[in-house]
Amino acid sequence: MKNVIPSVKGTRDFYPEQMAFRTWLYNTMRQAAESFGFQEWEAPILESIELYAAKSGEELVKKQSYVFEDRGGDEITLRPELTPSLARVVAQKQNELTFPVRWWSFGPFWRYENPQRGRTREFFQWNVDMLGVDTPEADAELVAVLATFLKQVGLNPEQVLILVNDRRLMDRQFEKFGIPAGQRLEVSNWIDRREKMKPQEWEAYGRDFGLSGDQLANLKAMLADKQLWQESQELTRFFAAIEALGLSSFVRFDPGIVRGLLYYTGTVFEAWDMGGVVKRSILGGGRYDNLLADVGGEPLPAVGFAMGDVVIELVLKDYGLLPKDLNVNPAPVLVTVFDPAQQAASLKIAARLREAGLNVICYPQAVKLGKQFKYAHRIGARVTVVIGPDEAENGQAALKEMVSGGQQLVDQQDAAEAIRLILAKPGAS
RNA sequence: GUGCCUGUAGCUCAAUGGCAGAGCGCUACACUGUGGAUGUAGAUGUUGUGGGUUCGACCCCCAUCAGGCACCCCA
Repeated sequence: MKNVIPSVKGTRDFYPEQMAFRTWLYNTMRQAAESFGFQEWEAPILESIELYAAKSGEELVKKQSYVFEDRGGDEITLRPELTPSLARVVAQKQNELTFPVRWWSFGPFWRYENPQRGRTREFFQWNVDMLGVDTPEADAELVAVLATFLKQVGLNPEQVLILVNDRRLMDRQFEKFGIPAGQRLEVSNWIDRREKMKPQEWEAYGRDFGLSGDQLANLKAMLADKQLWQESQELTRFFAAIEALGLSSFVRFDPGIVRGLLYYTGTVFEAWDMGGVVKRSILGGGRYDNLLADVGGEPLPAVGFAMGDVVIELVLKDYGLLPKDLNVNPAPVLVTVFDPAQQAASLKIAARLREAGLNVICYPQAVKLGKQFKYAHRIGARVTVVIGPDEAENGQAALKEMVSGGQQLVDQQDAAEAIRLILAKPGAS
């Protein structure tokens, strides 16, 4: 492995095995989203930096974004998240689209971070959004898409829970406790960190930026109050919808969920690995009713979430839920080339089989048959075809079923049907 | 951006500062019309990279790159 130019830090190469997993993930996401009538869409990977400047949060824009100057001198960003692009795309055709818009997407994103387990610089993200409604029922539907996906991949509520809160409710609480608007971001960050610090340090940190003893006590009581959602009309309707959708076991109120992104205005939620090793937020989302106006559109309410491929793969791995039957075999049929004299006959039968709808590899070199059979075995071919001098003379082909080792002679014109019968037997695809 | 740990054959890992190894995998042959099993033989490496210390460095020191862990932040 000398002199191989290394890949860019924090990127992953998707060999066919990894690609098969990614495709499986993609198909599972598609299934969940489409079962709720969401449509697939995609945005450019390159965006201008201004798109994020407004609302994405300083950390994300200034420290974690890939920004470079293109040959024309424009500042270009590799997109660190999708929501601002979505806002732009919708704002551009705001008078043409049929609302509520329900869209989903799966593609690559970039953040300049220190790579480690569960975190890379290039990652893939599933985004699901609904724009044009501001009802708690819409919020519940987004959470339902998510819960459907989690169920589909085999996760249960003991393993992964969706924790929900509402910034409007929090703001009313902060108001009640006499916390000024200018301090609320800091208080949110403080709440976000309570699991990561020792209780005394956490309290001291709260006092440091100006929380009074009363405020501290009130906030602590608030964080322990699992019934607080009942004081929120929105959350009351939200949980009624979740109940009606039959998803109560997957969804729970948690006053500690605040989320870092600035653009969230109402409901916020995160899915958490509750039982496993990961013990972290595996995705996040919420309501962002002001974002369209912020990128220059007419005001439009919206709700959505995003899930990264890296963390969900880790969680599935931890719970032994990685799909085991992913098909990475390039083709179920391999046609051997007996010797140079039979080259044309082999290519012909391969073409004929493909015409009949089969996926077929014809070995590209007339090497020893043993080597070709070994190759067939390794790539997982289920049927190997041989046309030697004897078969060629009689217009026949020898079909070997790799699993059983059995072999049969058939007329070349009947080969496709005979192969089809073999492949129809139970076993690996 | 910060701190700590790690880097040896394709993979998993050994090797007190004194000739760089094992298992698995790989290649060939036994098997000149057939894969898996078995046996025999073989090839594997600038010890991540670049410097330094030393008679001598996989081992000690410095730098750098990459991975992991913890911050930060988040998917």
